[in-house]
Amino acid sequence: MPDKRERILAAAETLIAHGGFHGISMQLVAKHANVATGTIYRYFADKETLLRCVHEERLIEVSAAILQNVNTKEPSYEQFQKLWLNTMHYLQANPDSLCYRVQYEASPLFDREEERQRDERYFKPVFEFFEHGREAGLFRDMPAELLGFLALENLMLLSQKCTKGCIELDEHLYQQLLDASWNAILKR
Amino acid sequence: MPDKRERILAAAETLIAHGGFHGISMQLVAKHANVATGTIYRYFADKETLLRCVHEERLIEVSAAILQNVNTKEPSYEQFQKLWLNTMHYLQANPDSLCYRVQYEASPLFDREEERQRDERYFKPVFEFFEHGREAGLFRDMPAELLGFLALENLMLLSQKCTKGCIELDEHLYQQLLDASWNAILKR
Amino acid sequence: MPDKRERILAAAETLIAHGGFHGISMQLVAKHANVATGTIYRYFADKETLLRCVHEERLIEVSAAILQNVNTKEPSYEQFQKLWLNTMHYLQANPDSLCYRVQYEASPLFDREEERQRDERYFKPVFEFFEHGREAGLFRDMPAELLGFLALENLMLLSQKCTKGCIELDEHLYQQLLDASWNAILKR
Amino acid sequence: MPDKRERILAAAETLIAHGGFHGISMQLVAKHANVATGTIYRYFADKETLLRCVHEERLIEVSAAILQNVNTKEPSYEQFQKLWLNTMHYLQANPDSLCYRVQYEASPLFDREEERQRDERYFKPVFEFFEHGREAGLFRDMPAELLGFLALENLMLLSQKCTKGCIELDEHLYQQLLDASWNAILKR
DNA sequence: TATGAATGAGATTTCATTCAT
DNA sequence: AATGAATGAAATCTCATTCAT
Repeated sequence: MPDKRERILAAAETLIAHGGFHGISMQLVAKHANVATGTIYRYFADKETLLRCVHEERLIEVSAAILQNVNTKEPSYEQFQKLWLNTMHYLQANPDSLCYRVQYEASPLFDREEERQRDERYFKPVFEFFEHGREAGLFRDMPAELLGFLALENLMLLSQKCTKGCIELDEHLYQQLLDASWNAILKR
Repeated sequence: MPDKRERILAAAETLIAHGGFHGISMQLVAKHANVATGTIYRYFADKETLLRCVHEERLIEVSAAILQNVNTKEPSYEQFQKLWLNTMHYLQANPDSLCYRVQYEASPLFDREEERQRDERYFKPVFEFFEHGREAGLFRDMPAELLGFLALENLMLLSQKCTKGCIELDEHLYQQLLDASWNAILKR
Repeated sequence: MPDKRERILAAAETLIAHGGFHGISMQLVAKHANVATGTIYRYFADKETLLRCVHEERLIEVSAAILQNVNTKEPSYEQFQKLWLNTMHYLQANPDSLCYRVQYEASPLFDREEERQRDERYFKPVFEFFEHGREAGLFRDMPAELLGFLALENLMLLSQKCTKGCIELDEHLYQQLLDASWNAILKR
Repeated sequence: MPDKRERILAAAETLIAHGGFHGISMQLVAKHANVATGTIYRYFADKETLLRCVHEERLIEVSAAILQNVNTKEPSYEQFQKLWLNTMHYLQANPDSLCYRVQYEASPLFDREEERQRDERYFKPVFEFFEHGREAGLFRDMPAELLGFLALENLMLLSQKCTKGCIELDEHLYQQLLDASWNAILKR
C-alpha cells in the first residue's frame, strides 16, 4: 500500500502549511494521514527525513509549475513573461508553499550542498534560460542564480506579503512588477 | 542591570537566526545570555513576548541603520544609493538580523495589523522617500511599499543566501545589483 | 492494559491522602504507579482531570461499600446499624479514601453542581433511606442530606483523626458512637 | 515596624482563604502585604513556618470566639447552646477559616504531637466543659475529645457544605441541629 | 507490514530562597 | 532592617521514537 507514503507526505504538507513549522507532531501527521504513528517510521527514517522529503516534493511541484509551456532555449521577453506569470500564479494558488520554504531554508535542516544539488536537479532549465540570455548579451553580466533571484525569487517574499494581507495587487500592478523584474535583469 | 535584557534579546536573535524558530529553547537562550532560566521571565512575560520583542528591537535598529545620512526629501539616485548601501552593509554586518525577520514573518506570531503599525512607526521616512520619487515622476506608479519592496526588501533573501554560502558577492556584483534595483523602480 | 489506569488512580489517591493536595506531582504519581510520566497523559487529559477521576472512582467504591446488604426501603435501627458499620469499616479499611475526599471538597476543583449530580447518582439509595425514615415519623424533620450528614458524614473527619493517631477507638466506643448517631437523627 | 509581621500573616490568610492552599506564593504574599519578598524571611524562617503561624493565629481566634461568654465550669444545656451557637456563628462569619484548617490537617505540615499541644493550649476549657459533663453523669462515657468532636467539630464540614452552597440552613434547622448534637452526646 | 501504547527526555514556566546593595 | 533581582530546581505537559503484538 504505497499510497500510505503519499498520504503521510500530504498530511505533513497540509499541517505545516496551516500551522507553521511549529504545529506539526508525528502523532498529528499520523492522525491526518489516517495511519498509526509507528507506520510513519516504516516510510521515513525520522522526522527530519520526513520534512526533507516534503521539501523535495514541493520543489518538484514548483519547478514543474514554473516551467510549464516555457521554452528555456529562447531568452525572450515572451518566455520571461511566461516564467514570471507561472511563478506568480503558482505562488498565488499555493501561498503556503513557499512560506514553508522560507522556514525550511532558515532551519537547521537546511544543508547548502544538498540544496545546491536539488536546485541543479530541478531548476536547471530555469538557470539555463538566464544563462542563454546572458550569453546573448540580453541580460546583465551576472551568475544565472543571481539573475534568477532578481527576477523570480523575490516573488516569494512578495507573495508572502499578499497572503498575510499586507499588500494588495491588481492587474495593473502585476504588469508593473513584471516590467520591473524585466528591467532589473536587462543589460543596458 | 538592563544589560541583561539586552543579552537575552541578543542571545535569542542569534539562536533563532542560526537554528531556526525550532532551535530555540528558553534554557538555551538563558545559557547563551549567561543568566538563569528564570531571569528571562523577569524581563519577558513568556516566550512569545520575547520573540516579539526581539523582532521590534531589530526593526528599530534596522531602520536607524538604513536611514543613516539619507535625505529622504530628495528622491535622487545619490540618496537611493545611500539607502541601498546602508541596507546592504547592515545586512552583511548583521546577517542574523533579517534572517530572523524572514522567519518571524512566516511564523504564526506574525500579525498583520501589528506589523503595519510597526512599519508605519519605524519605516515612515523610507516610504516617504519613494512617495516623493513617485510624485516627482521619477519612480513607477506603485504604492510606496511596493517600490520599497522591489528596491530593498529582496536584499533580505539575498543576504540570507550569502550567509548560507549559496552565493558570493564582489564589488562588481554589488554595483550590478544596485543598478538592477534602481532600474526596477525607475519609470520609463 | 486498563490496569495501568487503575494503578495511576490508586497512586494518586494514596499520595494525596498522605501528603496532601500539595504532595502530588505527576512524576511522583508516575513513579508510584510504575509507569512513565507521559503515560498518565494517555489516560487523563491533565492533572485536574486525574484528580476529578480519582474523586469519582472513590465515590463509586464508597457508595457500593456503604450500601452492601442494606435494605434502604426499611428505615429501621437494624438497617441503620448496617449502614453505619459499613461506612465505618470502609473508612477504617481505606483511611486514604475519604481523607482524599475532604481535601477535594475544600479545593478549588470542587464544583457544587457537579457534586450534586454525583451525589444524586451514587448516593440516591442512602438518601432514600433517610427520606423513608422521616416520612415514617421516625427521623427528625430535616432534609435527607442533613440526616445523612449527621449520621454518617462526620465519620469522615473522625476516621481522619484516627488515621492521624489523634484518637483511638475500641469496641465500646464504636457502640457509643453508633448510638450517638442514631440519637442525633431520631425524632423525639 | 512589627506591624509588617501582621501584614504578612493577614495577607497569607486572605490569599489561602480565597485561592486555597495552592494559590499562595511568597511573591504574592509579599505583594499583598506591601513588603519586599525578602522581608518575609526576616519574620518567618520559611514558607512552612509562615503557614504554621497562620494556622496558630487562626486557632487562637477560633478558640476565643467559641468560648465567648461560656462558663465551662457549668455543663448545662444553656452553656452547651452558647458553645454550639458561638461555633456556628464563627464558622458562618469566617467560612474560609476552617476550609483552611481541613487542608492544613491533611497536609504534611500537620504534626500530631504539635497539634495535640496546640489543642491543649487553646481548647482546654472546651474539653473541660465536656469532662465536667461526663463526670456529672450528663454526657456519654467517652473521652472529652470525642464528645467535643460529636458536638462541635462536625460543624466544620457542615459549614463547608453551606459555604459551597450544597445545603441551606434556616432558623428551624439550626434548632434541629443543635438539638441533634445535644442528643448525640447525652447519656441516657 | 502495521499498530498504537508506552517511554522519558525536554520544553515552558513558576516559585522558594538567597544575597548584594 | 529592608529590598527585589537573580537563581535554578521542580512542576506540568508534549512529542519523537520504540517495540511487543
